[in-house]
Amino acid sequence: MKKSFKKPSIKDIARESGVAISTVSHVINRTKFVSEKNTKAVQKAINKLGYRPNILARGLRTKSMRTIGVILPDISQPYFAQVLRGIEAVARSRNYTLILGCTFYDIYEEERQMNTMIDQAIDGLLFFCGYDSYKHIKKAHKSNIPVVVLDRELEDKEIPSVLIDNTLAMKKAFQYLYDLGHRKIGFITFPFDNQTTIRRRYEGYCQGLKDNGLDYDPDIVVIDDLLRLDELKGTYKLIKIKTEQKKIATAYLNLADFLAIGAMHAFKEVGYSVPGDVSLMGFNNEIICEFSDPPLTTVKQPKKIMGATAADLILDMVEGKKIENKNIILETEIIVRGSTASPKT
Amino acid sequence: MKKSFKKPSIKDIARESGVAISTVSHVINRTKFVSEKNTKAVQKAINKLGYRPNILARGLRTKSMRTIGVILPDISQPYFAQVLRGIEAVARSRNYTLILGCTFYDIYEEERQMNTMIDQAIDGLLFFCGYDSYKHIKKAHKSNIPVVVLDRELEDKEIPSVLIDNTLAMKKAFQYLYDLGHRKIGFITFPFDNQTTIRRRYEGYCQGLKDNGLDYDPDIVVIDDLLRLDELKGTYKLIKIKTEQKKIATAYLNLADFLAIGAMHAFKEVGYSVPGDVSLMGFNNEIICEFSDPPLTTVKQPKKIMGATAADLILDMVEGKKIENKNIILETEIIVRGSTASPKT
DNA sequence: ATGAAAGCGCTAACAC
DNA sequence: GTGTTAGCGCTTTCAT
Repeated sequence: MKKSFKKPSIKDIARESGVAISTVSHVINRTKFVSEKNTKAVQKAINKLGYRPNILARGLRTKSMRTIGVILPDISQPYFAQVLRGIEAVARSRNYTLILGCTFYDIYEEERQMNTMIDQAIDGLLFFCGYDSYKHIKKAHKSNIPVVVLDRELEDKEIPSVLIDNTLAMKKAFQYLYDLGHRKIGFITFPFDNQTTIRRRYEGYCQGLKDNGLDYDPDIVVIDDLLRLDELKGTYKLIKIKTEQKKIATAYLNLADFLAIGAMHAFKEVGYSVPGDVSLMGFNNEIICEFSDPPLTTVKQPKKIMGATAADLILDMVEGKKIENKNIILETEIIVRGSTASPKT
Repeated sequence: MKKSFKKPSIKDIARESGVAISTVSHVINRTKFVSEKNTKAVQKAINKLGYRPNILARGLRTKSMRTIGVILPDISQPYFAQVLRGIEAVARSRNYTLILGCTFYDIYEEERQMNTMIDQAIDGLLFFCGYDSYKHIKKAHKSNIPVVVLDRELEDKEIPSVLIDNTLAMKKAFQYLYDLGHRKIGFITFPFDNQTTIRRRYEGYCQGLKDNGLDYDPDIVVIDDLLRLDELKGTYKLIKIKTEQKKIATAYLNLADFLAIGAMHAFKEVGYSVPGDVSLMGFNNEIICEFSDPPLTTVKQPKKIMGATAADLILDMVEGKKIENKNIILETEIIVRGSTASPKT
């Protein structure tokens, strides 16, 4: 016969060790001094019965479950997975549990998930919103739960955020190509409807042109929605067209690594060598950069650090620590691999 | 002056709508019939005050938080991220929340996380253990919380699991190369200490040899711990040695895609063409397969489906549904890309 | 230093 | 069909 085993409660420990419930609680939480004798008795009882505090009951009283929520568009995208890893490491080391929700760029889902998480009594929320509209973030921000926004630039500087300076990063990438000797530098990107991130990188490209006294040449700038549908095949297709038209730069900056590698495939197929005939540079330093041939020169975002920084920030907020800087900008870095070289003379 | 806003409780709704607390509860949970008049009044009050039930209090009573826990080695590995995406989609659609923990193949962490999650009152646990030792899984299984193990083969068939048949999958891959005309087929792998998954794939390779009357040739089997350290560079280094020694097969199966692409780089660098001189085949169908040059032929694991299947299984268990098959084997599929061809004659 | 007891917000058994 | 109330396991105030 199976005996249905009931988990011991604080009451059981109190009885077993012959002290009051509140004394047990104080031993567990070190919240008041308890005589050595009683402390020992309590600890013994805890071990004997295998007691573990009921977090729900505690949460009901204290209003804190020691959990933080993470909302992001799609965990299967390596970028988010990497950032999440940084978040997870910090959360775990600081003894918080992680709740995860994906939204697939659906603004309705974003709001729904946010509410679900607030219902779950999370202590803080880390938010990658799909787009720039952030009414619901404001809402969370105003409810008493701390929010940190990742990788999104919001006008309201009162809302804490962690991100990189996309404009500067792309400008530096431009300069890198320029210094290599390139004077016809193109750009491949999605259209930038409502994601500031994308627009900022484009602006970086434009500033790069300006800083070096170059003119904007629409022939070597590819802005197409096709790319969003299928980064690899889309780029492939568009570059093929460009090569047929002979409207080709000596080097291309790309909104993201995937686009750069799509372009690489296309160029190679039509007989251009990379980086011999054309240099290609990505953005993000995804895993794939090491696996293309040639490996891709790119701009590295500190993904894990971004996650860790955001997690530390939100937990500091949760724990009421003094925050000096609530809008953190992280440094990027150019990772040189084999896909860039000086142009042929 | 800021007024600290207290969230309304069920009590407030009862007062506002002029009914009893239990009536409100029944309206919310549809757990008993309530007259239309009162139902309306309650709903109105709920909307007016913006009431949301306190899940902790509910969980304290019902012992269910409608959450499932996922424990896996490392979310930054695309494989796990993809499976997790499948899990997330199902959990969300069935209205469960996800709690995530990473263990980095640390068995102590696995146990700690498991306990943390049980403390969080999860309803079910999805577990990718790092290695085969599964004492703690047994423990969870025996405590009353349902557990499903992913991608790991356990002796105890009482423990529910979702995985692929690694032996069969690799055997089919072997056959694919054999049917292409290859007779010298090599294998590149980590050592298989305590991960059944790895051993099974190796066994598939061996069975492939046997089925086709070929002898095992140690010269073309690479088993090295170096590969575990750095899949890309490790493979690269080892393949270079093999090519210097001229101990080369016409085709290689690989434990994983990363190894195959490392080999691809090495072969190309020493002047072998892929697939002209040597065919290469990976395992897993990671994102990188599309980005190598040539793109990598591989064995596809249905990663998202695996996650979704496991999530459905555990939720069926949680909800007390009848389970017909608690050990689910998923189908694999060979994805042919450019890295394999018939051998030169 | 320790204990008794209130109460967090909810569900569910029971009484009407 | 509705209301009253005990109690889930804990923290915390207030006595002692």
